Amino acid sequence: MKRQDRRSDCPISFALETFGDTWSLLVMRDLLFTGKRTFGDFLRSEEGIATNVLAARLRALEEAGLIRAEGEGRNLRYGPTAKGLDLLPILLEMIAWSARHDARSAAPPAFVARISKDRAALMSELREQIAGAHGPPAKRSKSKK
Amino acid sequence: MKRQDRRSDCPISFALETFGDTWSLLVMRDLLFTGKRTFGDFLRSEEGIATNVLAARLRALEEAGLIRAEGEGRNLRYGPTAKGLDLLPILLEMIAWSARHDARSAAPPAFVARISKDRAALMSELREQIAGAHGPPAKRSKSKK
DNA sequence: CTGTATCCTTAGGGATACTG
DNA sequence: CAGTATCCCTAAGGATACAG
Repeated sequence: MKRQDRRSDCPISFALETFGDTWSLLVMRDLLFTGKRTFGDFLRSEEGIATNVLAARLRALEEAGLIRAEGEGRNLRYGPTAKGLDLLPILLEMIAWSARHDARSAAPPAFVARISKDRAALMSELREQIAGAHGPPAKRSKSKK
Repeated sequence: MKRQDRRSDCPISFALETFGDTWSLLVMRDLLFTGKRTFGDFLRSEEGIATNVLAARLRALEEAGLIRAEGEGRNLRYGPTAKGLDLLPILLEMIAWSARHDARSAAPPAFVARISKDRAALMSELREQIAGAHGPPAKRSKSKK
């Protein structure tokens, strides 16, 4: 979609056109919840994305202004922009929804509870945690996926 | 996806597999925000969905337990189930995100403001409004898309 | 009006080999 | 490790004609 052939000015439609594909939100999840920062990190995610697909996705996310690359060569690291960070509420609601409607959901109940009952504090904790994700690759922290 | 070849137990992934395609959330939007209830209503939406695609989507949404069909023949009407109604918070956050990051967003500012500042009341208003959507087809109410 | 039935096209995605 | 480069393939989506 070439940015000018939008289907409509509907905000839902815009959101879908920006990150409504198979992989974007999974990469953002890795970025926002699991502290993953490198190409290899994303590649090793449970769902198994192909290298070319991942590369394409990272490029698209960067063009959309959701992520930013820093460093170069083997030191390249990806991080969320403010715009990408703003996806947090959407992702949280998706987690809450799945926790409620999917028996197999892997979301920690305590975490899920906080989404509705302790929203503000949870959000700032997460933002802090994300900002501090600068250790060596594959840092797991006590993230929840 | 045949319900058993899930990519993972990640809640984000589950959500995407359930309604992460091009059309599902747009149909749910019509259902939850604009009071549309009939095949023709959805068909006339701004984005222009094809009849076969719409039919397939409605079937999938029904299988996923997000919508329910009532009546028969020309009197057929679709409505959200509780599970579908629960998508409301996700859609609201998507609206808020687009309002913030898309200059062309058509979301009414007053509505957007309420998403963060008057969430509870907004939600129950919407739920009421949705429950009451039983007039003749193409009822527009004072919805926002 | 509410869909089915076809046909066709294409973007998105998978597998794999390879490179600096 | 961080990607490119290919090749291939299929599910998803468009267009349109038709049916109860």
